[in-house]
Amino acid sequence: MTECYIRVAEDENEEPMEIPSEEDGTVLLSTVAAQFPGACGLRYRSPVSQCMRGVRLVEGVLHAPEADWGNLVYVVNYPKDNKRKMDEMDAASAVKIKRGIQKTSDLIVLGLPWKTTEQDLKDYFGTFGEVIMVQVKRDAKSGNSKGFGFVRFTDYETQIKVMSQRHMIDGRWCDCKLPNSKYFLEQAGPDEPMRSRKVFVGRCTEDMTADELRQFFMQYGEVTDVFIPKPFRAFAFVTFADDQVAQSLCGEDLIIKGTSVHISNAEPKHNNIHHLFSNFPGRSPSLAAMFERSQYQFPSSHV
DNA sequence: GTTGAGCGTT
Repeated sequence: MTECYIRVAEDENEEPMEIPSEEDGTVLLSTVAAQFPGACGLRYRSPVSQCMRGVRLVEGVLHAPEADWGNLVYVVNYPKDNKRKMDEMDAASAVKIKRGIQKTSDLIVLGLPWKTTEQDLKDYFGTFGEVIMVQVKRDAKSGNSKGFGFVRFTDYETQIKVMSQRHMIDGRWCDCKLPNSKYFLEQAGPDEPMRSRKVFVGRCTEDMTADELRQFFMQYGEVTDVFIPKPFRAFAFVTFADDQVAQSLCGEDLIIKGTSVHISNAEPKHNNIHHLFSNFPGRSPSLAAMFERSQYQFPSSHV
């Protein structure tokens, strides 16, 4: 497939605008958003079913529904459709709902034999349910396993099952637990006071560009800034137009280019941690200590 | 080329 123009409109009855595809026939969401600011996807009316159909979107790249885009008019999707419903509830309820869906998170796998590979993990954990990510942590220099890794499942039920038992992997008993990073802030409670529009993206890889991060996070809402520290420090900051979008992502593990990144609250720039937490009586003082500890791990003067 | 509680960079 070669470069072409596809017809896109705000509404089925509006006059369409032609926007260019890439050389491989895909269309970048950013190209759509350049003409339709805030767009988060495309849909079209299927000539067969007469129903509206969504266009496949993978990490900021829109894929033609058939061999090519054809002569159809594609209609722009906006996150506002969801936001209207979101407006009726506060961030606290949003968090509850998010938890109600029971999203999966990465699990740390402790006690792996030195010889165990990612393929071994995939084979083993695949017997419990669909696996979407496995990692064996290795010494960068020697390539030797550090004896632990991570796994992520599609279904929360699978995650629960896996966490509830010990695992015999290549001749050793291993444990699967929620990693410690999960205990930072996102477990503080449903009334999380931080309502920043900016999120901290941990565990970034060096090959992730600001543009790619923007492409990726656009699916959740309008992105107003992406900051990547130089030299490479394995994290980034992403700022959204809407704080509710930012907050809804906090605590999640998202997979970008096959790598699991961790989203958490961005810390205020000129932080006075104890002042921040003092506004919320009843909260454990240890929370500020945890906050400081994480800050020590990721020293940052940004925000 | 070793090891065995932990906590995720290339």
